[in-house]
Amino acid sequence: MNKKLNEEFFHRDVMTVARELAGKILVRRLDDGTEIRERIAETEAYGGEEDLGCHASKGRTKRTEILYGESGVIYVYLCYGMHWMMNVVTGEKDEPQGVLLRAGTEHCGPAKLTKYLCIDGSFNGRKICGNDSIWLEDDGCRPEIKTAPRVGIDYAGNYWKNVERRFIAVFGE
DNA sequence: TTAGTGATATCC
DNA sequence: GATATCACTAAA
Repeated sequence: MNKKLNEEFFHRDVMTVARELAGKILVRRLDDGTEIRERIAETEAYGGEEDLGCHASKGRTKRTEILYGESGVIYVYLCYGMHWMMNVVTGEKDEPQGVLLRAGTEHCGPAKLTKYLCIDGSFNGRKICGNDSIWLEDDGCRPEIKTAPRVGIDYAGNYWKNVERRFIAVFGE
């Protein structure tokens, strides 16, 4: 029996949540009742106003307000006019922390994941641990977790560009 | 390598 | 009001 992740899971440090989220199962129930399941293969941790790679590094704005809010809330962001990025807010209130869901095992790439799961801007601000049409499950799988530098943030400077805040789930044989 | 795309932030 | 930027993908 799979265990649905509750708010306590997300109410921890962003690095811990990002690491443990790799290998979990993202479940999406569509309006017609079909359920789509995708195991998370990669995550990235963004957090702290000192993190130049984090959207909240430039201060609190209307867009980043969600990152400062309650843990367990979904932060969806439209990039390059056509790609939805999905994050889950973690940590304490008033701390801008979020985990980017970077890839699933079947659909590598953050925008492919959201496209496959039919996630768009209407999910921004919704809870991922409530009785909504999207949630996360733990099926007891404990893959090996590897770390690597984050990608796509060249603008953040050498330090933040190279810091290892990316987590990759490796499934052994 | 380059085009495509639109919300957001930051400047007038 | 205008412009610059961006946690990407697909096609070449």
